[in-house]
Amino acid sequence: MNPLPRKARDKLLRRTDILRAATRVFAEKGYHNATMSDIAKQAEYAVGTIYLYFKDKQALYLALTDEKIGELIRRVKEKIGISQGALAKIRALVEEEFAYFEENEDFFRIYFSEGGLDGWAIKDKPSRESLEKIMKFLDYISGIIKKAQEENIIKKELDPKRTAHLLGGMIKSVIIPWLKEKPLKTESLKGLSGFILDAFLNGTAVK
Amino acid sequence: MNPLPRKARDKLLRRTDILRAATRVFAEKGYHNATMSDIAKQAEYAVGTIYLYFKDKQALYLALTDEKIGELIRRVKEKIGISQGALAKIRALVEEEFAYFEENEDFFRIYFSEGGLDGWAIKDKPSRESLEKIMKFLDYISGIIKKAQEENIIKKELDPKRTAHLLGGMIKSVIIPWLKEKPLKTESLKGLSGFILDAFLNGTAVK
DNA sequence: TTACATTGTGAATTATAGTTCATTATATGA
DNA sequence: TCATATAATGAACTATAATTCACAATGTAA
Repeated sequence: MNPLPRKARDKLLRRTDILRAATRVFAEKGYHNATMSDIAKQAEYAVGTIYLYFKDKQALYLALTDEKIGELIRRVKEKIGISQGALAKIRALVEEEFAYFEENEDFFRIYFSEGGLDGWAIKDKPSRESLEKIMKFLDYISGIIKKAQEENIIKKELDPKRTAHLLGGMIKSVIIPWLKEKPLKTESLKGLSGFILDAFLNGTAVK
Repeated sequence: MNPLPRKARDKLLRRTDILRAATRVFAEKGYHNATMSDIAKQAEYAVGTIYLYFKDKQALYLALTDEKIGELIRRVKEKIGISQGALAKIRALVEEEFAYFEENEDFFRIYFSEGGLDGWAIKDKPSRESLEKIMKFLDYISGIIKKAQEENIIKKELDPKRTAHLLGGMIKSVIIPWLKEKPLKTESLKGLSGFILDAFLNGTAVK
């Protein structure tokens, strides 16, 4: 059934354990302040063990961001794919991104400390791999905006790429304060997608 | 005329030199990858000299961010202050922020690697001081949004703070790609304020 | 049970970069 | 010009954390 022999499966499991622990620690302390010992402790392994699964700290970080970003993009694309019409696709984008980050807070912190979907690489941490993915995804979103323009939903004079960036920035602008207030409030992030969609499409001004 | 004795003025000058050099280096390499030697070289001083002006690397970074953020906020507030009516104030905010960052690209990179005006502190670098300022500024912007609501310009049902964040995120979303394409294009950042204002007020959808 | 292979361990090693400080250079003012 | 104070220097010192590796534990299979 499972294509992987047990040994390999176990190995993968442990690898995933380490990645999960690393996500925790990186989210809490940031890349540079997180030590391999921190991660080892969190993962309940010895430092040396981490090195059996990842070449070095950078490789660990890259694997982490790459895999999680890949997962995010895959999920969002899937939801967009099954939505009919550009408007529904835009709605799906916002909702699924919110849903993903609501389930992956720790990763969110790492992700946005990298610049997030605007694809802004902070020169402080390793990135590369995932940057590619983000760029391609942005092109994909631009394509949807273009389609929305063809469907006469979005103003034709707007630059699709710039508009895609704009939507990304708007989404981020809602998630960040939400995370900060999280300990206090209990409002769901998904509940905020309406706010973003309306602001994006209709603006904030009284008609 | 000048309230400072020459000695003190000179000292200040040299301090400013160092800050300028540090801005360059931090912008290029990020906080952690920038070494004190890098900064010294850029400033054309010996490492030890830096320590005559700043207690340590962190203090240097904090002074830098604190002063620049203070300057940004001062400038924006001033422009807003002389504008009449909430709409004009919002326009002033966008335009002056764009103007400031167009003049301070290096600082921009540092600033947004800190999370920018959404006031997102990345746990990786020192912040504190300036965070306070940013928070207070956000309150100030929220106040303007509130005023706009009273003037029946902005929809009353929107949360002012959230809307302030939104505007901040929108601004950022335009600056980031602009910076990346900078080497190629020559389009002025200020020229993009119209795009942001229209998107913020009226949205991107066809009426 | 024993031999072998795989996996885990964490103290010791190494590399790097922040910081100090004894020394040198420069400015000041008598 | 000389004496003193102020400022600059950069090699040496330290601290920290990534990485290694000799050894131990555990799993496997005959």
